[in-house]
Amino acid sequence: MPEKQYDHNQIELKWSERWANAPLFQAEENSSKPKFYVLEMLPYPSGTLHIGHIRNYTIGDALARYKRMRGFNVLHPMGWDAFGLPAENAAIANNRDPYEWTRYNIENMKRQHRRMGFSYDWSREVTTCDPEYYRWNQWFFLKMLERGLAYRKNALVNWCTECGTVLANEQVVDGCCWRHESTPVEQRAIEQWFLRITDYADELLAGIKDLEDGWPERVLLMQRNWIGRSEGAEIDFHLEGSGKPIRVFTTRVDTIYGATCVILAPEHPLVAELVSGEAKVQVKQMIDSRAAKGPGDIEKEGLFTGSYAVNPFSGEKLPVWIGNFVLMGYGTGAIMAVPAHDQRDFEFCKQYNIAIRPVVRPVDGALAELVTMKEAFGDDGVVEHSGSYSGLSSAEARRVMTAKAEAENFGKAAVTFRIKDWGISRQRYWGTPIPVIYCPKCGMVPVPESDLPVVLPLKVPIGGKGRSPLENVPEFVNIACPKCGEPARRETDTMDTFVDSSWYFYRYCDPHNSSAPFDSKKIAYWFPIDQYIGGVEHAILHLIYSRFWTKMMRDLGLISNSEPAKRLFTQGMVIKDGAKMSKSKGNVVSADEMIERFGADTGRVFELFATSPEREMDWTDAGANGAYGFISRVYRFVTRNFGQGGSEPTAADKKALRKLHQTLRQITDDFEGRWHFNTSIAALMGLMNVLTDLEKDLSAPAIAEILEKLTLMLEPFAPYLAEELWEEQGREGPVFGHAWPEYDPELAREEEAEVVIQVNGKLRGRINVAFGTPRETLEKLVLGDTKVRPLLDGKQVVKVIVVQDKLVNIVVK
RNA sequence: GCCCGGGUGGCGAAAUCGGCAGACGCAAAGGACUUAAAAUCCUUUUUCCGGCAACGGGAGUGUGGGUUCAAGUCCCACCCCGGGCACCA
Repeated sequence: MPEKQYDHNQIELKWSERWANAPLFQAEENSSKPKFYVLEMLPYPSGTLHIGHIRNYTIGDALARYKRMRGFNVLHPMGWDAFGLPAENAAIANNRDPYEWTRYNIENMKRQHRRMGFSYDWSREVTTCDPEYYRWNQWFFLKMLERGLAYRKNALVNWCTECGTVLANEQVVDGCCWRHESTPVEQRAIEQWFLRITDYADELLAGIKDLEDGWPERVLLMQRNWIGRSEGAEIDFHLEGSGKPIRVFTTRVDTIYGATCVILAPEHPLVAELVSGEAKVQVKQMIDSRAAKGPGDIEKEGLFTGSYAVNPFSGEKLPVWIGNFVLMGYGTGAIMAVPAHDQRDFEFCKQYNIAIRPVVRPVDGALAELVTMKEAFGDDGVVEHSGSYSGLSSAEARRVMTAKAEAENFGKAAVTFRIKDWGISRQRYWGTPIPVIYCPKCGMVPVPESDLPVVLPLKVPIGGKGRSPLENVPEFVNIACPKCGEPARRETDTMDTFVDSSWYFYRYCDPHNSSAPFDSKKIAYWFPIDQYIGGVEHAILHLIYSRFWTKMMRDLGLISNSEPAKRLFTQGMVIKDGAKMSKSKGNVVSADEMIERFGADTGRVFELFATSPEREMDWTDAGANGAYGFISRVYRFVTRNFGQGGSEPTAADKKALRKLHQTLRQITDDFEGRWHFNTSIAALMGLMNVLTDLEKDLSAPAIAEILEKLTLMLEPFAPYLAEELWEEQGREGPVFGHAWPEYDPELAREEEAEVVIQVNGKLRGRINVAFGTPRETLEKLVLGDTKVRPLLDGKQVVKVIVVQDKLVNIVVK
């Protein structure tokens, strides 16, 4: 056949039209095949896909296609994280309805997904702003409300003035909003809905162990730190006079004889009782200045209350201070300061001339000398100057002292977590309405299950900040109380959109169920997700909420798995010409632009080839050109060689088939192992180099085998090209319906082993020998080699190291 | 400050178990084809020294040390870059 020129648009448009409305890639419902659930994080429908999204989906799609060819029943779905602020902001900026805006974006992005050739089962598409989806958010909320897992309280919350709404702790980055990196988060006291994720803190932490094989270590580490479990004790210091207890949390009871003051957080409830007049103003200033500065660069500031509290162990009177570095939100909001053994306390006490008293010495050293002390000694050691506890190890002292506090009822062992309950109220429009009603008579009343969904009204005027736009929709707000029938008001806050994404992947298993979020039997078949793929930026937001939601649903009896995903892969970011892509820099490469210039196949191949999937990838047009060159070389090679060659086997056949099977082995190993698809593509390029050298001398049967297997190998990476070449060869399609070819280890093996000769570790030559040549023979061969002998002249051979089939190293003196 | 990653040609990178450093690609230079250009194909391309040349020799994976017959790979110390956490008691 004559060689054809590669035209990406012609080929790709032809196949996308043929595929357009065909029910392809649908997961089977009752299959005898083993299942495989591969999932990429669903996108926010911002309007257009760019090459960063495409990397994520390309990795997942390669895997999905490979697994199908390997005989798995593959579930590979896609959906839309369609609630959220940008829709609302676009509504304000462009006077467009959030619903219309979102719908339009989804249609456009779906078109781009299809054009990229991603093999999704579109019959399972999930859109989170669809009432048939978010009604189940509301349903879960009611279940949690019943069980006390959802509750309302007035709390200090993170407020972003730019978003005009509350943020969860997870959404605060460096003291600023995660969306508005230069907008400091304010603290405001507001009535809020919370989900009791802290009930699961211990389990979320313990469950990390089961994820160690399949999740990246750093994600698990970030989650561990975020949960922040610490074991210690709570101890009461009683105020002199009133006798009121000040409860402190400490991980180091063993240092309690070294405590020299008690410090309260400025927001601590006792502060109001202990200070008055001028001092009250100072405390207020302390709170405000901390809020204004944000974390990191705060100088320690303190104020003596004039009161004293009694150390329950030593009986000593300690001054009670207020300190800006003590956090109301952690532990009990009060600490005992042990300056000799805690660096923060050390700094504070130095600053205010409070006593410093070392009571723990290193196991093999002496107690610190006050005069030379430059910093606190924070390690465990041996306790001294501590009454009857002196001489005990820190660990032993903690145990005994905690027991005493418990026995005498002035304290107890305690565990504190850094993670807080998940605040889900948002004073915004474009989200799931929280299904509760406030009745003047009955108080807070949950919306009855039968009244779900509480539908978010459309065509709502948006604008103004600080109150939910729903407040301005009387037909939404005003409602009869479901209990007493009297006029009542609906909750106007909506849910954090991380609620939507906490369980969407369950809905994919049963997307059209109208009587339940899903059928448990279907979940039992598909779950856990075999491979989840997404960006590392979700390590503690989405991925911790999802784990919580899974455990909550398990406890509702809906599912039996405790973790959502067996394996997680976090792909690296895509940058452009060495810089992060951003709208302001104008260097965002859209999918459409990329497809027009290079085609979907080239885009996919280049994104995989440039580097390994977990690393940051730099998109350059020059690099994409290289991938384009490869795709066209393959196309031309196949079209000009199809049907060529004589009937007799040739020497070239052997070489070409060996390379073919070596390539197949490489790619199979990459899929089964490290996912280093950059080496898969490199191997395919290497194969093409060998084939173009040998093509004139190949026989017809060899060409047929090569073209067939080459096409099958291309399928996960360049599906359009593979399909086109399959058709060119007159084979029955589609390619993705065929089995992945097995490599033949015999054919893949090199004929001879090349053995490297070293003298004192330096490369001096190489010889070819039969595989498995005995060590003794090798040694003799090498020592007799004409190149080697002169190098040994006048030297003494000390040792000869032989690594069979690989290397001989002669050590001489 | 603490905890993770990472540092290899002009560039993106490879080297999976301690055994030939730089596969594969980009860019560059030279050549073929062409009236010319594009496209395509061929050759060279870590660096220094010697040679007209095939070739030979030395150095080389952030820096310094160590283990080993052998180190990009293992150990110790340090430097730089990226990310996470950061008054969490």
